[in-house]
Amino acid sequence: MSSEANEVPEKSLNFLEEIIDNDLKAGKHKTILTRFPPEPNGYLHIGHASSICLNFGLAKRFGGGTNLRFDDTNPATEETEYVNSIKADVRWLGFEWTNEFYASDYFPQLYAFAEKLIQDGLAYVDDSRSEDIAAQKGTPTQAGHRNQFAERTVEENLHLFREMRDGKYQDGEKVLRAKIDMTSSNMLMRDPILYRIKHVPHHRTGSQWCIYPMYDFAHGQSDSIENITHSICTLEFALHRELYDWFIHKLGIFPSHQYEFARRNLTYTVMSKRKLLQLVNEKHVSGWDDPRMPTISGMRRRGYTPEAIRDFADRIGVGKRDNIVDVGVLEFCVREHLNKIALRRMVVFDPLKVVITNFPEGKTESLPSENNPEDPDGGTRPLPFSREILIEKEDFMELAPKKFFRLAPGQMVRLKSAYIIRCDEVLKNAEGEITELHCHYFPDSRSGEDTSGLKVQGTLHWVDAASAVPCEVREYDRLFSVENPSSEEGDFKGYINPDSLKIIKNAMAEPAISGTGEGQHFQFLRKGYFCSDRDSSPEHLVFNRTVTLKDTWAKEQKKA
RNA sequence: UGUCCGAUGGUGUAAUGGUAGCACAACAGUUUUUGGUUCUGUUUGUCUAGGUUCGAGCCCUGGUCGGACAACCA
Repeated sequence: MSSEANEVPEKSLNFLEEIIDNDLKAGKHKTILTRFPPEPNGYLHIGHASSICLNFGLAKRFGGGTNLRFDDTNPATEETEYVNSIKADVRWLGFEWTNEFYASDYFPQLYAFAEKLIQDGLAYVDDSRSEDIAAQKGTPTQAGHRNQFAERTVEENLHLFREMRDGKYQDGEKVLRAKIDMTSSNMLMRDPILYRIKHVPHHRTGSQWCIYPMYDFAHGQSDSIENITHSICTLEFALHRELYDWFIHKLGIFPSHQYEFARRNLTYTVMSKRKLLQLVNEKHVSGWDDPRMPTISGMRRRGYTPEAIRDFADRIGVGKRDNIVDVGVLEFCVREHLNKIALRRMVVFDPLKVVITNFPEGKTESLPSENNPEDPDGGTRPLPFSREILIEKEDFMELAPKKFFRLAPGQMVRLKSAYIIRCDEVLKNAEGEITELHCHYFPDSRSGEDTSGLKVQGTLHWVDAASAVPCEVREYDRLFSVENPSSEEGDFKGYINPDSLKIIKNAMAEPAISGTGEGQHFQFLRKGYFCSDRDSSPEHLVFNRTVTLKDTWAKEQKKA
């Protein structure tokens, strides 16, 4: 039973696993409980995904549980819409929470905690204006000082705090502060604000309350109320730990502990809510779920899979130093998963007509092609083949360089799952542009039963001209053209990649593409991984490029 | 001029006083009816100066560099 849960499968532990392992071995806890505590004021992004994987993953590994808790202590910014999208995103990532809680569930309890502090002489009501409180706090290098309100008696404070709760005062007229130490080197300990007045309806408690607890007065106590054993947050909260512990100690409640890790940054994107909001508001992207956004909803629409994202979170691990992870790692994880599950289809983006001169007019053959060479049980789909086919314009060159394994006058290629062809003639229009190729095929080179003895270096994707289905393809690329837009000089928006979206209106796909539902994953042969977009309909198919294939040929060309 | 974090190849992460390992990237080769995939190999690293020790990436001291902290946000 528990001995099995406490046993660690692999030998190397990260620093959080080590803490938990030690706590369990020392008998500090019988089982662990973590929590994922988003504020419902926006959409989750890849950084949250790492945190989700961390919290749920840790609990799973050590046989514990994870609560989903909405940190909804600021009614001005929070909405039910966000609660729902967050729940959907966590579920989509593949996690189930032990309990669904809200900090707002604890408002009565938190209020009682505040009264207890007042009664113990550890909190007071301050009538100062916001600016004065800030000024009296001093600076990181200069001590702050108290004002006359700190001298109020317990009775007076209790009375005033109850009046605050009862709505006797306007926003900003009074606050409740903890009485700690105005000279602390930790600014957060300089009599922090516990409660402020906000006559704003709350998405869950409505107008029941007009005073709301601050983060510091809500978070640790919420952890404690839920018996969270390991409260894991990002590094910028490290200074808050002293306060976190102070409240728990003064209140004498369950000793949850806070541990901090470094948030993960990704190259070629931005992660702050403020910046993402700007991208949306200023229409640099189509919305929060634009496939270029690092939001979970954006990545889902782009075609990333939960498996890939979880794998990514595992691979990058967790640490305590500043970092910026190469987005290439994420792309690797996506390719690795999609390679296993994506159906292969052929789509020609920029068609060039090829006439197979020795193929009978009016005849159509049906050639089987495997749905996924990585999946032995994947089966095949039929590919129509007739006298006129389409190939990619860039797969033909009149004057081919030595390593060009594609089509050129007199050169042979294999058409994937079909025949070997040789190019005999190049037809051009008045402007000298290539309009059509005449080739002949080798009937005994049919895929799977090739007795021709011919050897070719290149294999091309193609579609049958008569049966091809037009579709729209959206080729997404990185949103920014520099690794770390936030660290560059000037406005980060000056570094937006102008070519992050290229729309191909009339790509031609093999007929097996139709009838596919939203979110279906494909590999368009030699092109990349794609998925059908939510804008797609049977009349107008739309595909998003999730990620390109690795392209060593392109890399070689770039070098030359 | 304070307090708190942190520093291992290009990137991320291990090594818990005893052979600096893994992954991505890069490079070379292998396989391949996708210039995809597979498989193999190669290159590249402990911020610095001292100290403790038989032995230091790890412990101690000083320095350097980077980050966080002065919202009635979370």
